Amino acid sequence: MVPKMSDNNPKPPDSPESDFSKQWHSELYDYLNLDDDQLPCDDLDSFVSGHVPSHNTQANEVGDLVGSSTHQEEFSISKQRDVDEKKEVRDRVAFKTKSEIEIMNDGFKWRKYGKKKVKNSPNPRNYFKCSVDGCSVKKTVEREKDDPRYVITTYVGTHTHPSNS
DNA sequence: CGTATTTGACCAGCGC
DNA sequence: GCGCTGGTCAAATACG
Repeated sequence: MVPKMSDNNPKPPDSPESDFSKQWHSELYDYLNLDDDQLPCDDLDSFVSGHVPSHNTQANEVGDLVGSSTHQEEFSISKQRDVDEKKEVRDRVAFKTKSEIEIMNDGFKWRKYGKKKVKNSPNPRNYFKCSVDGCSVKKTVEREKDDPRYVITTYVGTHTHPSNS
């Protein structure tokens, strides 16, 4: 179908940090709020959001940050090294959710394109792409190594369409 | 029959 | 320069 949320939304494809980006984050935040009340998953134990330039530390950051959290919270991970900053070109948003299932209905349609066992965790990491044409958002889902009951979902990129798939 | 998922192989980047 | 790890692709398979 043709996703159109507003009749005055230009959403330039070459501006990943456009106004739509903020809306996309707002949708995520709204999703989190709804999740605690409507979504079938048990409950959110924590919420981690931030720009993570590195490609192998976000899991550690999450595990460390949520150690003292009991509800969804937002963290700005900015203690990355200066050598990593130059690689920051995409938005990465990580969620840690207490759920028995990894595939949660977040309003978008995802297509699984890979699975990999990572060294950082004994559990495999699943790779998903947004199946909407023109949207290149990806997400990775993996179980918390220390608490298999928790699922870490990391979104990479910004949706260029409304969540109403 | 069409679409989604699975799984192994391949490629690129980073660290040593 | 080599090895390791993470990420992506593509063919095969399963399911609706």
